[in-house]
Amino acid sequence: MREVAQLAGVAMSSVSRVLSGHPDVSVGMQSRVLAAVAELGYQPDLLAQSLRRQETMTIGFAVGDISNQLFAEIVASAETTLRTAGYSMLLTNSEASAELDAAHIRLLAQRRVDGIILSVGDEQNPDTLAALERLDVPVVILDRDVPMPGAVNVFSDHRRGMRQAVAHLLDLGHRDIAMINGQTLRPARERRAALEACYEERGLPPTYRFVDGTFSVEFGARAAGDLLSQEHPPTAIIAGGNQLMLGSLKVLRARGLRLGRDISFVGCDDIPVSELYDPPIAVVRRDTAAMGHSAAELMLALLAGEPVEDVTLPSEFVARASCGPVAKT
Amino acid sequence: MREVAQLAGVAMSSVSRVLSGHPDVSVGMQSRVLAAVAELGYQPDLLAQSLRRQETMTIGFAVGDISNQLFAEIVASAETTLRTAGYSMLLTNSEASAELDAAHIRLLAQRRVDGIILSVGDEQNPDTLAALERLDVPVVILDRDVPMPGAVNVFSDHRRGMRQAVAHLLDLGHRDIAMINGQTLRPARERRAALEACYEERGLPPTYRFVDGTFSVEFGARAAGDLLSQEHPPTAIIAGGNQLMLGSLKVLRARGLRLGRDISFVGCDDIPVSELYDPPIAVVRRDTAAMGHSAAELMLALLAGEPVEDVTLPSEFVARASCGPVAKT
DNA sequence: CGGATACTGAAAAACGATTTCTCGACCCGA
DNA sequence: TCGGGTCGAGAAATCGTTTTTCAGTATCCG
Repeated sequence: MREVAQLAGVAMSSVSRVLSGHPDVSVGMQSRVLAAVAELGYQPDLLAQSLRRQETMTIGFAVGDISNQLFAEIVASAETTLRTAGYSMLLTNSEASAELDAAHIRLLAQRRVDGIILSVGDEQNPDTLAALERLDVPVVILDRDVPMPGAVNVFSDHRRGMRQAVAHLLDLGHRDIAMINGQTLRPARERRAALEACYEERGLPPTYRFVDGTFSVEFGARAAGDLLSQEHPPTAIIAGGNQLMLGSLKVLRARGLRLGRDISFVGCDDIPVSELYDPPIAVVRRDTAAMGHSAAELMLALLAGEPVEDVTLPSEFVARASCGPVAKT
Repeated sequence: MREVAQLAGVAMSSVSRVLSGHPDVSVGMQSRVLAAVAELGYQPDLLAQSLRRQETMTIGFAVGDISNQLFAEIVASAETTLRTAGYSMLLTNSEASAELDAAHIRLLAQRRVDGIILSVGDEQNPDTLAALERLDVPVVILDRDVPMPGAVNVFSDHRRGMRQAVAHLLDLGHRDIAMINGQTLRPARERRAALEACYEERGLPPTYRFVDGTFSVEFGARAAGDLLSQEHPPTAIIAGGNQLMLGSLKVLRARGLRLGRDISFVGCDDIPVSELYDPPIAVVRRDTAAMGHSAAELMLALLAGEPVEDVTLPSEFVARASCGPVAKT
């Protein structure tokens, strides 16, 4: 910057004024400075700028597993929105470990990010909560019930889509429905609640079952295997999450079961395989781009000091041939 | 930091020494400082640290499309390796735009990242090359032929896997093989070269064809559609990339073609759908985790000033039922 | 011509750390 | 007891910018 000032024959303060759009600059000086900047290819050091301005123009994004299609799409969409507004994104991947969640929140704070968007792997972890508590920057939480006062939430309305899904199965005559879920997180709770509500509304006895474990392909496979090996396997399986869906499908396929005929199946998240599977798989779909975009928009609003409210985005059931009438025994 | 120094009754420089492991610290002072740090919950400002130390402990990762499964896995793996070494990752998503590529490189430079890992969408774009030229930090390039002197590369050996694939198809009697590719980038060139080499080695006339466009689901669908609508459609299609594969599959499926019987098909990248499709899809597979890990390791070595060489990771053909003997006409 | 207005320069004080320099205290051997 | 070496810690400079303050010049207006 000193060189620029020298070349343009002005004071450093003037260079700063020109570059940061201060009103008191004459066109003459402006052009001289800009010419010098262009000639030297000068680019202000964002680090020094951040230190002085006390804002980094950086948003931390702490995600559970970026290699999960769902998160990848959310991140992509959020990054676009943030970048358009001049922010960069610092990404941390916790590999579904609660300890890393907390460590990452602290790390992001230490890096003085202007805000944090996160999706934790454990809603109650005291360490994570403590780390969040100490934060003095805006926080947007993705689809989790984290007891944190200041945070703003982007929820998915899992219930709506899941109720449609269960209603569809009930209409097809299914009564013995099994739902596979991962950790006890908001999405899982919502899905369970939707299933229970559907039975109750119709005055049906609770002849469903739940299998809970982790949101992983492996557990999806194991859970599906266990269900099928029971004396009375369910007539329909709902996999709560795309990883669980992938795992379940492997097993269903290995056993030679034809979906929609031998057993009905509903997945979550409309990933490529859902549409391309034979038969196509009915899923509860949500708009990942909207989730990322909303999270970013909320963050920007918080940073601008605007009043904001939690956002709830819809989900919808996409009926496909993987659901069929219950097989007559 | 001043408060810590005050509470501990020492100078700020002593606090710094304790915290950054300087040898000249007495145990008495150390314990007093640490006690003060703990009491105040003090965490050094990484921003100020970066400014002074002239290193940010941050690596920029400029990727084409993070929502592409391939990149998502690479990023996840690289992030883990970098984080373990104490680095954070600044992620930019160029949405396959060459202009954004260049802008992002400049942005990362301005943020004073310690190094950049990137996968550009255009190997020759002069703006991008100019931006790279000006960089004075280590650069690791993912599977691209970018004419940049100092950069270190992580290549995929697409040829090996593709030659196996083509050999497999030729063995099955296919002669009219069509290959769909995206932009002219290293992976596409390698795949083409492998195909040509296979024919030539066997002394076969070049009865293959290439269709080039963009690496997108849409183009994959369009290209496959065009091929099938021709008077003499190919007896086998190779899709060069997972997005192209997804697009092609949609069309093949819509036309009711049974893979491995009516037409043979080879995809790229072993994404979930390949294994779960009916029939399972033969693919040229590569180890995404290894790619991300290698890129990160190379970066760390460069940062440590160690001598490094380009890395080439293998690919392999996974034969599956989507390839069958050529249909007798 | 007086005074308001607009611009610019120079200098200094941040921002929050690290690092160099310097100096005092202490120990040891002669 | 003194010189030299080591150890430990404070003071001050530094990283690259922004911001503030103040002063000063030039221009403009009536």
